[in-house]
Amino acid sequence: MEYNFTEVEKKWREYWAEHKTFRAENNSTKPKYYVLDMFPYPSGAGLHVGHPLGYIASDIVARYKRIQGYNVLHPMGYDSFGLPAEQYAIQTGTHPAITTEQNINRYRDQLDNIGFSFDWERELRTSNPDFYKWTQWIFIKLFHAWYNNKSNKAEDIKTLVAEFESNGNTSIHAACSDTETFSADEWKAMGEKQQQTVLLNYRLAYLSDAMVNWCPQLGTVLANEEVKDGFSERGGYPVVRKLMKQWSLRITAYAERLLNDLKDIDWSPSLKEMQENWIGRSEGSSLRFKVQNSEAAIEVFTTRPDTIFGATFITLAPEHELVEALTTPEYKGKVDEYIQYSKTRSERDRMADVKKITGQFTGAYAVHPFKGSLIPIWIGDYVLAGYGTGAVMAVPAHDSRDYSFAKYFDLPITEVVSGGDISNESYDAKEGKLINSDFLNGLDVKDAIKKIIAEIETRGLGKGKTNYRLRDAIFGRQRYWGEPIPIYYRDGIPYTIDEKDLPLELPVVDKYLPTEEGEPPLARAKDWKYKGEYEYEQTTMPGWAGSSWYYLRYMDAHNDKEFVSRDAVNYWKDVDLYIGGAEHATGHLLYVRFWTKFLYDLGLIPVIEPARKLINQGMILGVSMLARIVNCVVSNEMQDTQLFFLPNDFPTLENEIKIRVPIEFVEDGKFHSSKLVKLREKLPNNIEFLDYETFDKIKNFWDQFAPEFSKMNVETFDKSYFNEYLDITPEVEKMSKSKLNVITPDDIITKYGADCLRLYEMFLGPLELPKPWNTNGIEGVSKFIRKLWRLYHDGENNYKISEDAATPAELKILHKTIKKTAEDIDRFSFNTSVSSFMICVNELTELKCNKRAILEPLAIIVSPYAPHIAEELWSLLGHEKSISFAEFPDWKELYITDQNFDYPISINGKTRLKISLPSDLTKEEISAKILARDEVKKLLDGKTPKNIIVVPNRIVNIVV
RNA sequence: GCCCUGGUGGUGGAACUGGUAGACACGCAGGACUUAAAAUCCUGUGGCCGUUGAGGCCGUAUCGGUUCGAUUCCGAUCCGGGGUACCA
Repeated sequence: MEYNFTEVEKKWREYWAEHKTFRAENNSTKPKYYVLDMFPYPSGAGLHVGHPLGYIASDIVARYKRIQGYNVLHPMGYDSFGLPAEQYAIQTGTHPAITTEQNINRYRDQLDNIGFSFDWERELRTSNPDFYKWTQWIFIKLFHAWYNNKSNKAEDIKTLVAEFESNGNTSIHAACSDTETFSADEWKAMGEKQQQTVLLNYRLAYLSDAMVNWCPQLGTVLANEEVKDGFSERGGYPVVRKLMKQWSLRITAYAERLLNDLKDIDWSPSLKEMQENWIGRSEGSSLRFKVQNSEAAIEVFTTRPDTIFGATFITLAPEHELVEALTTPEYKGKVDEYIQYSKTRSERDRMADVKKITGQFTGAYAVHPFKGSLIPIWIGDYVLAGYGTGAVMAVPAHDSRDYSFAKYFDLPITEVVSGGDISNESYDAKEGKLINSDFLNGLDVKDAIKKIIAEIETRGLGKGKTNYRLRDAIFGRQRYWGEPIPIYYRDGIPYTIDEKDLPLELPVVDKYLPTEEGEPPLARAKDWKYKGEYEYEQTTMPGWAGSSWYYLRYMDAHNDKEFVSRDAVNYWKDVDLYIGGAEHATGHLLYVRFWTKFLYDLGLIPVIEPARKLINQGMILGVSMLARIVNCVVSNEMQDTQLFFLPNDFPTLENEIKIRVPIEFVEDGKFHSSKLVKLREKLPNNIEFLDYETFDKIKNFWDQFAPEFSKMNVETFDKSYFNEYLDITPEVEKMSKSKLNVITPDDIITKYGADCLRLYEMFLGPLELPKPWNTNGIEGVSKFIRKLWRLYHDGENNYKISEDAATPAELKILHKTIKKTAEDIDRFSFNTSVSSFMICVNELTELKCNKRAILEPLAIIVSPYAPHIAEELWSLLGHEKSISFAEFPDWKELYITDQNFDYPISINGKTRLKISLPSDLTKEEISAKILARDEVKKLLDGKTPKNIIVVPNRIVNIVV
């Protein structure tokens, strides 16, 4: 009988739970360390092998910090609002809370099995009213706040109202939506309704028109990812872009601070770069173009006002508000047609297909503000309504997108900056001298920009402006399963509900679908009115609401008086180490920074950033199995579509598509027809006519080899067909339930144990890199665990430890490993740590070392990685308390340093031989000794060295 | 498209600041123990040529550059992964 991991692991998990070993104290004299994982959405598929990767890493750090003497906060919870549970509710009628509860229970079981050192007393769920009460509370704070650009922080809306009452809005410098100026008297003359409407333009949580993907048939708004080629992924219904009233958060007010404060946090440069690009600060100028024969003016934003003399046309986004008014009757038909077309293209499509140039002339002309000449006004969907003003002055000579557009529609191109060759491509660089530009001629680009902005301002055509690509965050969702927005309407004006009425709980509804009129599911709630009288807001908050502040709640998870107490937040402050996926780089990680700054501005928390250090763990990728199918109608007479799987070696057909086959189907296990869910529900759009010949070929094949399978029939589907007849191509991609390629950790734990899973996931490779999952190397890790056990036992598996003093060789092995693992954890290189444990155990095994002086520290340094076996060995060694209370050993350089170093001797950079020399020699002594050696003389073959490069304790390179 | 990121043996990976490429592990091949299997242990293992206790050449996606020396730095190209604002 060898090491019995099943028994040992169970024993220690129970011990930890019973003794509350990992409870964090809010009052402690120890230094604090807060390690946080991005909490999971509890999906129905359960935890897959990708989830624990980051959790294991953070758990190692948490356990390591504990044995270094820190008071460690290492909590876990659930991001439990979200679409999948709602989708399931629509299909089955099961309340999402029930599905969510079940999923959470399964997650908890799975998490428990891995032996994490979480403080479960602090568990939280975003869908729990105790939690979302405070999410709503923060929303109310956002509603009653405005951003004062003078004090550069958010302030209570009362200070704004006071200012309006004394001075109107003329001298206010605020982050706001477009608002007309008014005086104090005008403000006072406004009625309640009008005043509230004005205030909405300043609030940090406000209602505005936003562009969304609207699907009339489904009666709902869709995420970009739910839209494929202008049709809904689910059902294949057409989707159009539409303006809708939506709650938004004014994150743009914080753009500058979100950008600047990046410099003070220890996040990876690439992640900071992504956030910088996302915020997209650009300096430039606004500029108005008068429209010929009209009162209207088009305002553009440009970062290159210096190229104004090269502006040869104007392009508006198709959604631009002036399009309808400008278009001449002659062009109305074509313009309308183009607008219809562009409505079907998502913003992403539009940005992605830059090669596909589309646009339409409106028939109208604008007046060039400096030249006075007329330039045509076009619409084109390469101009996005949401950025800048939704209009650009096109300078084809110096902007590649304008250039392609001009070439395609044969519009004039005027060079105004020298240095490029505009006959082939635009010259976008901000370098060169201005030409063809009147008073700007001869200036450098930089100087020209300064001069033209001054000129624009003098002439009142516009002003210098900083623009951000960052847009305000749309906060309302046309969904059921999210936090209700704590707003009610009186006289059409939104008001927040009283704080004492929080939480505003989700009402009961009969169905989780939008109403027939296309209102959100909450409109179905019966008698759901504030104070029995006022309509509530019917949209709910997005998935990122709860996650924007949850890290604070863990500090004081059960407080029913405050979202977090002063004492708790003053002690824990911020997250010392935050681990999560890079896919959150520009979503969650910007929102949580935004909320943190907002709460700081209100004086509620003492920090301006949520996390000092952030690590992105790489995604564990799954292997999806793709089968080729063809979906066809053979002729017009045949009514139903037929789906055929294509056999091996069948030539590629033009109208074939690939579908995912469940991974467990291709391996062992039974097939359940319900699993073939992803049969690309957009098939109706994809119907192709297949010629009789091809149809017959496929049909004959299946009739001959598998008659019951000739048509796709999931009921009779059998695994053997795949192996024998079907061409399955594996594809590495994100592991996700929807891609049918999920692998759970459960089987591995049963077979090898939790310690083995932990070590193996770390051993797989660097934490940050994405890697496909495979279990090829797991045997090696399992062997390591058994070898480790054997060091403490004799041949009969009896515990046996010697009390003798350790030899220098043994000490060297131990201290080398302590040093390595301490350094590795500090730089989050967990895979190399595991390797060094293996080397250590191999070497100690070779020396037959079973000395307490070596094996006791060894158990401690292994314990963050493999806590179960470490606890067992620790208790065998005679300790009563958990190894979590042990002390991480120091390493001593003395035991490690070598007397000699094996110098690799290279000639012209090629290693030829090694020579061992004392490691304390000077460069001169080294080269003298080396050159005196016969082997070296022989290799030099009589040639005189031109140069000798000596790097002590590294290398010697002889150049001849 | 744009932004980020990666590419090293049959496989996962190591090489931390430009200094011995392939640590550690899997797999594979051969061997020991065993009636047999499992487990365990030993030996070999980047490619090509040559030897069978000589050695040589090539080799870190591709091409080029900087350097005494490049997996590491620079430029270009190809390929994979993530994000792209209502998935979380």
